[in-house]
Amino acid sequence: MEEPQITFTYQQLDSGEIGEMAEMYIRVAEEENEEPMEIPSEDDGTVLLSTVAAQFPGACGLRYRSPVSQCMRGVRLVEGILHAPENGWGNLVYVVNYPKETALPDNKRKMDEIDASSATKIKRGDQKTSDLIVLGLPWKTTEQDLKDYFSTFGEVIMVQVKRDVKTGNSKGFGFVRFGDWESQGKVMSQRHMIDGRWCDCKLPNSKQGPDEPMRSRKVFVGRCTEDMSADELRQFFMQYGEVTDVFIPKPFRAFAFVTFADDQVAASLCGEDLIIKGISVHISNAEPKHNNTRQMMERAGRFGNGFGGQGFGASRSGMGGSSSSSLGNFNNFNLNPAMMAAAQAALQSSWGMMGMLAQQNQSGASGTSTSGTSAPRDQPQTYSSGNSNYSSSAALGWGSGSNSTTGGSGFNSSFGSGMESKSSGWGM
DNA sequence: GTTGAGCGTT
Repeated sequence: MEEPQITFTYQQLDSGEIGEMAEMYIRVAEEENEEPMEIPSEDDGTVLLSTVAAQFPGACGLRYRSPVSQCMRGVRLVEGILHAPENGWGNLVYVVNYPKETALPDNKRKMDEIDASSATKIKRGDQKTSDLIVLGLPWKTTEQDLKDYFSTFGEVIMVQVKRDVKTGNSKGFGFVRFGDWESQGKVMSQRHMIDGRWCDCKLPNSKQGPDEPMRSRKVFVGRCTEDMSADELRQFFMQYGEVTDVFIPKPFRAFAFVTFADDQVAASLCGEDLIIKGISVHISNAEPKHNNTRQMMERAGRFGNGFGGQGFGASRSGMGGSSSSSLGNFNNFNLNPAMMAAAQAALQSSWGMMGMLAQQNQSGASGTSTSGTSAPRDQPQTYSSGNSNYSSSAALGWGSGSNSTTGGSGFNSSFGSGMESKSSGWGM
């Protein structure tokens, strides 16, 4: 990590000189007086915002103090590319811009100041580390490999590779836990090349708080073209705020999902038509993925239903906690146990309440599986970079616990295997 | 061609 003291002087570009701009480094720091880090430029003399963000996660731009005016000036940023000031980058120190204070994970700088000035470091609840799921591991990767790899980010206090109990074969994912929150944040903010495959580290679903649909950090990007890479989308959307995830379905389907660190950024873009690479894309809010219990209930509630005439999801946060049993809420809806069992089965299936309601009214809707084609794992992976979701919210809706419903009610017998989805849970 | 993979026998 420690570079020797650099005596090298920065290549100043003669005006008029074209081409042949060798790679050079610009100096970047989080604060004006902090020790700068050298960041490489591109061959054409520009600097990619993503290069900056790789060292300063969450960065959305650069500024510098003009030697002439003594004022801070912004660096021109166009579609993720930072352009040198008129006279080249020189050897000024460029200061990182962040979307805004609140978009920083946990108000990073403020915490640092507090930490520095207080003798006792109080660990805030949201600074505790948690296990991260590591997705996309090569079959051959061992726990030792994981530990070796992740130790470069910080103290690793746990690694696991999940294996088939019978065969001992890796399932292609694992878990890692860091000793400190900073390492965890860094690891979640980027992708990882592990034994030759790109892997993503995310908060596992079990740790993911339910996200209020109205406050989703994820947007749907419609009318994408095939040549828009995940990287380019990330570069582009970075200008609005920290991007924590980009998802492009494969095969190509002309849409993508972009997740921001800040739900307000996501909200502000909804409804917009943005121009990316000359193409107008349409931003709208991301529909929740199927199989979040609460989300399903909300949808079922919106849809209207025959249970007591009240709609399940009448209140956004109301289905959570207070009742003694997780099923207690249903007492309000005149449900008999069989119906409750059926409801639970429905909530586990990708058809959810809707499916159940359909079943209720007409006996035999054919159960086309909604689960997509599972891509063979040796295809090139879809790009989906690390996500950092620090949202903390408490109550899971009812039903996250008991999920076995194999009783013989008229309802649940119709939830066959074809409709089952065991895909992820929380987490837009 | 406008709604997404994969999630932990503790």
